[in-house]
Amino acid sequence: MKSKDVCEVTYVHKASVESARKAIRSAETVLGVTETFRILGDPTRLKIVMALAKEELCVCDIAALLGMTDSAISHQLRLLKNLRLVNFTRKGKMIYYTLDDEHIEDLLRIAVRHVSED
Amino acid sequence: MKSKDVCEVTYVHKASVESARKAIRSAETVLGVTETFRILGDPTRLKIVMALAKEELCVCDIAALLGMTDSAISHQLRLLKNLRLVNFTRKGKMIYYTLDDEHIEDLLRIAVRHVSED
DNA sequence: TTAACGATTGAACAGTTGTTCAAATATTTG
DNA sequence: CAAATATTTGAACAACTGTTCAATCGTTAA
Repeated sequence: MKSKDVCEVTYVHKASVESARKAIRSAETVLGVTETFRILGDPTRLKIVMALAKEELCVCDIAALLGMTDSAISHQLRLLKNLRLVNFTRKGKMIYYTLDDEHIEDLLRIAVRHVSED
Repeated sequence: MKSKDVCEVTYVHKASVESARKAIRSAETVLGVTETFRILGDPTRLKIVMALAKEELCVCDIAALLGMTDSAISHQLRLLKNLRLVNFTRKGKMIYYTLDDEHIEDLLRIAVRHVSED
């Protein structure tokens, strides 16, 4: 395909394409949604989120739970912090992390149902 | 940290960790959910999904819509096909793609609300 | 202050990802 | 049949990602 002569794109189904274009959100929204899904699309981070949805945990709790190093967990928590998916409070030497976003639990619930059904 | 003497891991908060462990789904489910989110965590694929949620489109429609090559779109559609997120039917030379998963639209709706609110 | 502990950071590395390009496949039409 | 169109495929490439390791920072307790 692709034979743009002058300045015209050869839409095969112009009406459908224009209709679909309206369904695509703003660049800003697309980027935000993409980031949210991308962050949840990694097994380590997903498990961290699932764990924090249930319990408040410190870094080495999570590391022990997942059988990984504190460093690896800390790196991932930083990404989750940047997206404001987790909250944290320092109590003495330890820093306790919590999941502070009700939407994320909704996303998890639907996704789990999705992969469990078929 | 980490001073496992014999065979014992030094859990800082044993009870919380064990409770959190129950919140983490089976390895199979974690993998499935991860894959779903990972696939949605790319701007090109997310836009394809948003477009197909509204309209049935062929490959070159999507390519024109997103200003990308047919090849790039085809590669991404293959990933979406593999996860059974899109359906397709051939009509003559063209192959029409549709979104065939009601859960995905739910995920999109919640994620869009999430990034739009705060 | 010093030592110990929990957590973070940065560099490095292998592994993965998305796009491009050229070639190939499948279908319709002349 | 051959030509044209729509799509797919595979190799290649740069860009990105997740983990490791060693060094560092913050806090508490001796």
